[in-house]
Amino acid sequence: MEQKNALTPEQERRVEEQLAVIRRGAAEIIPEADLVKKVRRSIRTGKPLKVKLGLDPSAPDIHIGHTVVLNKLRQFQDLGHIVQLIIGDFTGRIGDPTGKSETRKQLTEEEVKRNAQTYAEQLFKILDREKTEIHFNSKWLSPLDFAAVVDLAAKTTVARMLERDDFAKRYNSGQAISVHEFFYPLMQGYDSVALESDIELGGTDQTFNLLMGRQLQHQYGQEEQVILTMPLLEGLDGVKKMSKSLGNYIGINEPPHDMYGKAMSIPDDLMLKYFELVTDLTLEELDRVKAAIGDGSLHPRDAKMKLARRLVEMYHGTEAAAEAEARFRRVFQQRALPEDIPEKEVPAAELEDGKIWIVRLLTLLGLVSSNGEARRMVKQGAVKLDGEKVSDADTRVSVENGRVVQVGKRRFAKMKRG
RNA sequence: GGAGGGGUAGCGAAGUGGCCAAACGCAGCAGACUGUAAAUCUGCCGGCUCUGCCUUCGUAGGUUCGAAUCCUACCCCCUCCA
Repeated sequence: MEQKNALTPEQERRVEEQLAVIRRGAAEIIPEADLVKKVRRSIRTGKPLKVKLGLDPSAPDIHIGHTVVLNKLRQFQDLGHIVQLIIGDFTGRIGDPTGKSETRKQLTEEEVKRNAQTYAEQLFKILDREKTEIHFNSKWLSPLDFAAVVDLAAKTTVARMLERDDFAKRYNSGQAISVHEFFYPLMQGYDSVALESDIELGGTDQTFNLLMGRQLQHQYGQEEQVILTMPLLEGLDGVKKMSKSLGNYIGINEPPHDMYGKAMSIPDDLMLKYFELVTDLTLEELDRVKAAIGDGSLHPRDAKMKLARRLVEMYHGTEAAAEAEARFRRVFQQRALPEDIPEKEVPAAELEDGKIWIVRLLTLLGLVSSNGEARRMVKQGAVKLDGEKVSDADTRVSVENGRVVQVGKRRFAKMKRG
């Protein structure tokens, strides 16, 4: 029907243009034909598509792993479409088991609300506020009574649920699967029904949940949404998915120099993927970098510095990025001290003749987590005082304003008498 | 409801009366090397007032000179049967 409505050549061109942008970097589009159909219709009628993304409010800090999907949403907005963000305030109280080998804790209503707020603040660093709708799924999930829930549950089967990879694994390896975990995909799918979404985005690990949305929409008599998944971004270790709980992430709210430093520590193999998925480099620029690394004209380190710099620029501006880079050169390439060492106060009560035990000092300055660790660091030659190695754990050092204490390569503090 | 198996440090996994703050692997931290990459080597990796002391082996009690190890109760997980 729709396909029979002819488009003008100009419109055809715009369809192709949009499809090219949408496809870029996507892992999977299911089904591709439906996407084409929806885009064509949107162009013909001038009606924007509703592109949905569900957010799990248990991890309120957005890191660049999340931005892979967010960037794609932004592209949709730039093409004139509308983004529907779902804050899973209701769902979050259950906890998405995806990718987890064990049952997650349920969040309290309080925690969910607070997290959702923090989330929203960060999102608009990437998304266009004007083209974003924010929805809380408690709005339609809370009112459902038990009969409605049973009705919803009847729309799928246990066998179907067990198709999901992590459920299957857990089931087969004898780990617990709580019945309520089956409701997560159902609720997420129901969100799509409630909002009549056209497209839903997610990481490849979300494929199952996203497909559930399609299935439910169909059963509730709606046109099914198209699924667009983005590749998962490996974290700093280069192996596991970037996530806060694994500590292998770069947060978008992190200070410029941390962001820069972390970006420099990603494995070389991941550089291009990062360029492609988390920076706004154009396809041509991307190809150029790729070629330059390939023929050896660009040192991998320099390519990575370019990546790090671009990343910091995106979230902190060019000036901060230049500073972060300068700091990196100074601290790590020249092994000098950074300029912006945080000053920490040493309470006068801790002093004895103006001196303090080195172990106590390190703990007090927050450079180590325990006295035991402080002793270890000293023993291992990781501690420096004004550039001089301290190798005796019994050392007492005199506290004077401006003296610099260093632990390892990256932990610094400047003393201040309190 | 019945039968059996299991809960050990961030994770995985040994240990079944003293030599256990607990093997080993992974992760992590530090040092060397370097491009704060990777790989590799070395050391560390519960806490403390650190040649010693204190708190840990699901929870609470008990036996013992002494318990992660034995006993009792309880909680939780898994498998099979119903």
